[in-house]
Amino acid sequence: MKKVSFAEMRCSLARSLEIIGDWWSPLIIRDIYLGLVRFDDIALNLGISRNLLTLRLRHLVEGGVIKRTAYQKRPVRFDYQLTEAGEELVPILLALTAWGDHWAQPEEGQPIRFLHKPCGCKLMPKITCSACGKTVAASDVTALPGPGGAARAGTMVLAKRLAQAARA
Amino acid sequence: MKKVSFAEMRCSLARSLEIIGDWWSPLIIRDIYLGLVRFDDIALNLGISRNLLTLRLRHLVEGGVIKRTAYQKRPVRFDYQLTEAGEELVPILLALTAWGDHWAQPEEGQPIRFLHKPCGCKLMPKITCSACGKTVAASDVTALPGPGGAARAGTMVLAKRLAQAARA
DNA sequence: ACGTTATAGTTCAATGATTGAACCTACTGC
DNA sequence: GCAGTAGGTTCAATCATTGAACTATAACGT
Repeated sequence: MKKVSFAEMRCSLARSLEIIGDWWSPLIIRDIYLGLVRFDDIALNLGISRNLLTLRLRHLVEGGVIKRTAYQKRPVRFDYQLTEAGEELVPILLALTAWGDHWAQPEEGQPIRFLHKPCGCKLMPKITCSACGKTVAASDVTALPGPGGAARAGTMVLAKRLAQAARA
Repeated sequence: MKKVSFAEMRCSLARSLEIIGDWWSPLIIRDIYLGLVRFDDIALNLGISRNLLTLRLRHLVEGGVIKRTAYQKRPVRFDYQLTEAGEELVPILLALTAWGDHWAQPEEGQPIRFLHKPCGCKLMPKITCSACGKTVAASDVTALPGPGGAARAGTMVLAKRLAQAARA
């Protein structure tokens, strides 16, 4: 998959990336979410190498994001579905898609429009704080050292800096 | 950077990933956001190869996510800061971090806690619809073919399926 | 004047991941 | 009994990533 693993990092972002952080995984998850649940469909839609798709699907299954189930016997055929963890990833991918619409839009316009069924509007995802309900901006957030922050790769320098800043 | 480029795909998610979709970029962006703005600090904190860090920083600058500025002359020294596009990416990374906290938590506990300053609470980011304000779940969203959806890699099979579904 | 330290990189060989194409296996439908 | 479908494997060639050593510029201490 890669040479360096993020799994050992004491960092939740790194651990998320360990599961879905490679080039193809987010697109695979999106495809499955949108109903492209079969091997050949995904391979054709994305143009990904079939052996790599095998590896990625297996990794996502191990990561608990998707599950592989037989949709028929004789001959046995499998498809892929999102798990609960995978479904909770979807809004994040939608937010990233919206970011791409805004900052890296293709000239031809968006290829897919997303509708929010409860209100019937074009979906414009915002990230909000579940406590106060306000939109979260980068400048509204402060980072503090947490219980697991220590001198390991991933947050080595960072943990020290945050501790310094917290004292000051 | 990789063998296949996502830049040509008519897909906003793929275009986002083209900019920030490789292994290290999200962590680099987080580090810069948290105040680790200098080359050596980032290299040490993440344990990334220095030549690769050079490539990634350059790519992120070209993608408009960060900017490189001289913070002193004699000797000329540079640091990195988020652009507006980069800052809008931060809440998405925080949401991904929260996902990791929930679904892939390290045993030691979180290394970093995030506080939402306006309300003073531990930040629990949610993705909401900006039209109705409700939390967005995967099942609340429908995908429809958009103006730019056509037979190119990335949405080939998908565009066809969505068009079929829309007719039905 | 001299060596040490700091910062932001570059260069290079070795190793590992990704690609694309061809192949495999079990079964169906004609 | 032969083409077609589905979900993969296998393999060589190519490309990306790693890790370590090196460079350049300048301040600082003695």
